[in-house]
Amino acid sequence: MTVPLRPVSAVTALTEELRRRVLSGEIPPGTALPEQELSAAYGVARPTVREALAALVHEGLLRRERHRSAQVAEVTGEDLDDLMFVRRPLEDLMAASLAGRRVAEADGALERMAALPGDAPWSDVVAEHMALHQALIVAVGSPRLERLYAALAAETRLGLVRLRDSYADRDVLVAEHRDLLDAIGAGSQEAARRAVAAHLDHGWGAPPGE
Amino acid sequence: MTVPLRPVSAVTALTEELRRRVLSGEIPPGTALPEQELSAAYGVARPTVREALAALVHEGLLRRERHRSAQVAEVTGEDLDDLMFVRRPLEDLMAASLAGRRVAEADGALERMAALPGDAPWSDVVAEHMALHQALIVAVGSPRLERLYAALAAETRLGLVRLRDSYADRDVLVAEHRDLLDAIGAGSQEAARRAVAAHLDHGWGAPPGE
DNA sequence: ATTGTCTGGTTGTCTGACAATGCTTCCATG
DNA sequence: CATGGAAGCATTGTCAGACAACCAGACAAT
Repeated sequence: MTVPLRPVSAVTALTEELRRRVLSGEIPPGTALPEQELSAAYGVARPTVREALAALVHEGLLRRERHRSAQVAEVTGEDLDDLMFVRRPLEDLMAASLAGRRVAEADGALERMAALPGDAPWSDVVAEHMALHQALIVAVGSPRLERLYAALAAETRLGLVRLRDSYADRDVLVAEHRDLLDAIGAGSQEAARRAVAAHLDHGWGAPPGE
Repeated sequence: MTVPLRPVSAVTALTEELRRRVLSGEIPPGTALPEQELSAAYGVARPTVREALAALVHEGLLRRERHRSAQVAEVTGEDLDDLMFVRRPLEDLMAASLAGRRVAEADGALERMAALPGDAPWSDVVAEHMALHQALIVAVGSPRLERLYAALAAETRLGLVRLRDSYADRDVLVAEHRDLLDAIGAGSQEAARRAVAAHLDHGWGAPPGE
């Protein structure tokens, strides 16, 4: 049952594959991932597995305790609140830095998101959403901002996957981001800040059922 | 020439030891760190070394390219500017969250820093400085803010080590942080913000010679 | 002087193994 | 029957040794 892996290196290949499977929901939160099992399943050595797991733990996608198998992280409401808490200042910084600019890649991602067929899987929507934010962050040109954002991106994405309900249809999501890009493009830090706040507040901070 | 290592695990022990040696300046920037050499020097297996190196690369203390030895990172003026650029919003967030509180651990670190003998090595001053900031961040109680800050801490510290010159004596450093703690304690976000700005601006942003 | 090749050194990955530790299960006992 | 403890099992942490892939610099040929 060995699944062959081509890309750059065995470690990055395995890392990407596991990340994909976790983010797509194929491997649900709480699932244990024993090193031996992965080693056998993907036909790579255990050290390789360990390295890949370490990378994902670093991203916040997995959690690991000594002498226990790595587990897919459970993202609680508390975690989402905390995530929003730290993301806001970073997004504000981004918006302020980009004031007056239009980022072509971000516009492209937004268009692609809007153009997705109505029955497209939610994970596709999430993927374009992440691409949009990623493009904005990269446009700022700060390597460290990129690093910080990357450290939160996976977890954010994991959380967003199970927020599917609060965005009954994705038009809201598209509209929110159009506002954000417009606000940034217009150079209004105030408007951009408001757009960021609206986006981050959506669903997360609200008590269940709201 | 095997140097024995006690702590928790071999990996964390080696990680801490290397971090200490890099931050103390014992291993200067640009130095290559071949895995074999470290393996032999510390009497641990190469996989253990690789894991430790990966952790330090993640912290920004080392840089690594494929098939090249890990190198101690060179921190340029540009890097310091970038570091300040992302640290400011995080510090602001911290100050705002702590408004009106006094953090005992931070006060303690400040006192210890002030009480250091005049001829104490600069690295000791830096250590207390980092402890102070760390205490503040922890007091906020946001796991993710802690994570983000940790991702920048090592690099910050590395940069601070070579800023020794711009702080001819450490009284300035002590005074700046006393202002910061007072401003937070007084609950004035404005004052805290100003204190953060003053601290971060000190030396970093200025062109060489200033 | 430029280009191509070769060689040494280093990393990427594998196999195989053993010790340390945590969890589980089962038995003996109250 | 319930409870406590001990043995056993599963899994990780670490090690040793090995080979292939690959980069860099030196050297030779044009």
